[in-house]
Amino acid sequence: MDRTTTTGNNPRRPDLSRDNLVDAAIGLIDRDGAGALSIRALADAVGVTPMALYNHFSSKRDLIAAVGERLIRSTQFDGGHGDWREQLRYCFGALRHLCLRHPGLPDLLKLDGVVPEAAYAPMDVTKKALQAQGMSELDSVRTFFLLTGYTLSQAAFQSHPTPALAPTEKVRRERISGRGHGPVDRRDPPPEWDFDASFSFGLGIILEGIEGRIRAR
Amino acid sequence: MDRTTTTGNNPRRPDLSRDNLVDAAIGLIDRDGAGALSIRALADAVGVTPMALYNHFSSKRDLIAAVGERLIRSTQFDGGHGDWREQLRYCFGALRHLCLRHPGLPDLLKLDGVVPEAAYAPMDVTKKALQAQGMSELDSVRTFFLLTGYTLSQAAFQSHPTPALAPTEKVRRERISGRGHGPVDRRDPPPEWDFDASFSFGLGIILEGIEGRIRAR
DNA sequence: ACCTGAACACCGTTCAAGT
DNA sequence: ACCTGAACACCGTTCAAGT
Repeated sequence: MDRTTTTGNNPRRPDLSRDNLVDAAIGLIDRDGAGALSIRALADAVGVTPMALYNHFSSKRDLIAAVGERLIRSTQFDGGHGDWREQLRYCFGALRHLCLRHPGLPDLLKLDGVVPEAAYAPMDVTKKALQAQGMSELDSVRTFFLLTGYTLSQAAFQSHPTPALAPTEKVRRERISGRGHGPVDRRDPPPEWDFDASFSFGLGIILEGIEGRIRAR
Repeated sequence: MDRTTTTGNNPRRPDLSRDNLVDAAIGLIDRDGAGALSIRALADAVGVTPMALYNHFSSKRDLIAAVGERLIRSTQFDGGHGDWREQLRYCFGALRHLCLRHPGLPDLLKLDGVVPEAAYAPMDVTKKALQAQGMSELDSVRTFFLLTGYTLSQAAFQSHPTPALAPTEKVRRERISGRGHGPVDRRDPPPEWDFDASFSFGLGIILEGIEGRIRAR
């Protein structure tokens, strides 16, 4: 009765469909990051030829948008039942935790600036909460972009420990920087950096600024 | 006397060096975006073999970091001579305009989370301005990340008009979405969107939030 | 010290062909 | 309607060799 048959000697070969392919794609990025999502790797994962995917997605962009769509649609953003502050904390806390659960997500969305239509769920929460306080629609949309930009950038920052240098790169780096060029090191947050507290602090500042704007109406 | 000789029939072949290569790399990203910066394209642009670049950069990451380093170092961030509000407006206005002048820059920095050391110039401006108002060092660093995340995300958003679909992709999209799958369109800001005003609005909210935090000390 | 050339293991996508 | 196979024009990087 289950039509998910195993053809040939391929371990699992589900029916190809948008839903199944998006499932597999999320598996790839969760295991190995946004860079691991390629048409070829996905085709390999489901036991099919790369070109077969183009019957279900018009391009890699389309695939990425579908992944973002699925992930965002699987999240509830309007769970706060307090005042507007609590609603926004809930909404962007949910967005942040979604990004932390799927560390490849911010990179994926940043790739080519893909913004899935589902992103308008958190936008609607924001607009509703702020317009109820007398803020104009334009300003509430602007505030949405502020909150989203902050949340995504912080989540991306947290999810990106500086990758270790390849051994050959280390050797080249020593050779190059030993000849008059300054070091090109990057600095990371100290290991004891509290990302939760830091995010909460920034969000608090934004909410306080919003409150001032609302009071001044 | 000028040692920038033209060898062979290559139009211009400057001496290879970090500085000259970074110059050429900036030329590439300014003309065709962050995606146009590849080891091979850069080698081609300066008339040399790809592998020659590895005598001057240890990896593509190293090259990207050097580009970011140069661009950020070429900018003045501490030009505001008013109160802390004006100093921060100047600092992050400068960062924003740098990103708009080099639309590939935010993408480049986002790539692998490269943060050039030079980014600590705007951080120092922020710390100095806020600690003078009694804010702790930790909170001023957190505020720096808030301001930077917001500024970069807005600039990236502004620099990324949705690219036109390739003709073949349009055909595939019609075929796919004509069969039960919902459309996977993306929405852009309306064409009359005022990015300057929107950025200024968000920055104002952040500054207002900071002021509240300062007053509550 | 610096550069070349061939090779490896990848990409997204096109095109023509199969069923 | 859906999938394959070969090909194209790309990637970053390794390795061995030249001068």
